[in-house]
Amino acid sequence: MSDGPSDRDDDSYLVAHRRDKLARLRSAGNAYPNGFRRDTLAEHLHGRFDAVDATSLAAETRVYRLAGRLMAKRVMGKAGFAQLQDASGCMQLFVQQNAVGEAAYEAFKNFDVGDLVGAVGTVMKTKTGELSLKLQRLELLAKSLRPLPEKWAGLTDTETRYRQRYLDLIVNRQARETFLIRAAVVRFLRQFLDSLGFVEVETPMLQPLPGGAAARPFVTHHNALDRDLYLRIAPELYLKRLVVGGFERVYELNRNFRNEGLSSRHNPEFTMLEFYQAYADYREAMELVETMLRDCALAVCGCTAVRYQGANYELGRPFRRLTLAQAVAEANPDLDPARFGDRNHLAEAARARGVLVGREMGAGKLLTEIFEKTVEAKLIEPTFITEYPTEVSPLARCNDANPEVTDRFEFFVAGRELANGFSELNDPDDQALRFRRQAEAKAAGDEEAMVFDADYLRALEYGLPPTAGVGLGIDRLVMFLTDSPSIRDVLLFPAMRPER
RNA sequence: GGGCCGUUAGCUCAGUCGGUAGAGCAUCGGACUUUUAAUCCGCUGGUCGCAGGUUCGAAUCCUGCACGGCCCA
Repeated sequence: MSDGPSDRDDDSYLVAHRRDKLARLRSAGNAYPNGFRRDTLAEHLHGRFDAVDATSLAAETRVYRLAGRLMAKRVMGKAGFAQLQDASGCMQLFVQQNAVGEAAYEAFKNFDVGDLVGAVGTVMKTKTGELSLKLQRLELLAKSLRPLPEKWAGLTDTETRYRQRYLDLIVNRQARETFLIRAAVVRFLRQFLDSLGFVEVETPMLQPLPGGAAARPFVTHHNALDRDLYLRIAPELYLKRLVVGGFERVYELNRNFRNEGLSSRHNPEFTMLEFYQAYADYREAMELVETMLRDCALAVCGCTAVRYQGANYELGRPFRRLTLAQAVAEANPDLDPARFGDRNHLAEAARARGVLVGREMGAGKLLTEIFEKTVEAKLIEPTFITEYPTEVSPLARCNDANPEVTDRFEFFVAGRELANGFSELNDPDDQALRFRRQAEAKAAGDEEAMVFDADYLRALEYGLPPTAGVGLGIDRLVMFLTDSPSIRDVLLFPAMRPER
């Protein structure tokens, strides 16, 4: 950690007390032993014995070994209770002086909440019926020098939760569950695509040309080659090269980097799933996304009904579909849909809605701006928006009936874009034309415009099969499935400004 | 980038009109062999985010900055 607090700058009296204890441990032997082995987990014991009555438990003579963090300590003279937390859950420990011995009991009294301990004993039930481990032995495995947040109020300060995620994970069950669900989502998506014959690949994160999306890249430098490289903003162009190469179903699930601001929906590095399927179009891709999201919710949450920030969502029904133009017309009744190709009309409407209209913006770009301004946040129910203007879709295939729009969709839920997909543009001459238009936009000042990628064109010239592709934002999907209001809640270590 | 809100003990939070810095939990000492927010008794613990300014006097008012949150771009 480069931006952490300076060395030992905040030793309080609380830390000092614990350091004294550590010093005594050191003089008595190895203060950080690594010899203790557990043979079970808290949840295993609960699963096995919670339903067993106290008298039957009293006959259980098997000795179990647990290890974990001490989360509570209640000492009453010559006996005490403690709470041990391991990766699976919690188990109460019952410590009696005459069972563990006087020396071990004294040591126990000196343990602090937060210490890592090993506990050996038999199962029992207390008089209130709580399953506990009646200890024969208790040993310290690692001393905790800093006090944990208070047991009742816990840790709520968002800044500390993000900067010291380990603390958040120790004390906030919700945080732990969020990241377990995240892992389950990723696991599900891989299984889902694998089962359909998709091949997972890894393509460059350091790219000579940043391509595949409209975004500003991070720039870095390769010393040996003495050239700048770009952290990828998307893997798209590489994945389509692989489709050219015969990987007809291919996906990558990994990090992208975009040099943009931080917000509750944006982190400079974020995780994207991109998958490509040859001999399919965007409509089939939509079907696949529908199935994928429904099955994902089912696998991860157990049902297709999702509660997010106080509202209910149903992923079990087919998602609403409408074109971008329809959506704009619906949300802007004062606009004339018949004039959606009229740049002047749209420029005026865009300006009236606070859009900074640039000279290089055509009708398609302006319509999209108006869409983003007036529609996106209102797309609450799961919705596919289709027919994005060709002008804003330089990698998507034109619609056969109307070349002004592309065979493209974006998926929205809870007012947020979760996925983007289209029938891939596989006509190399059309792609060359689109790249040139992007280069013109870049020259005119659009910093997010794409760069001309000659090698990608060369690949297209060998022949890209008709293909559909989709990008799915994993962080936003996990936000949705874990009822998390901020992207920072689903990133273990979100980007933060340096501390102090 | 702009607006609003926040930053006080390890944690969660009070702090009135500008007049010696408070609580709960945790810590520390003592009692206690079925507690579970254990209980009881006693004691600790502070660079009030940072830097200036106003004032006899600033946690409090003003300015700037840092970090965080929400909203907007």
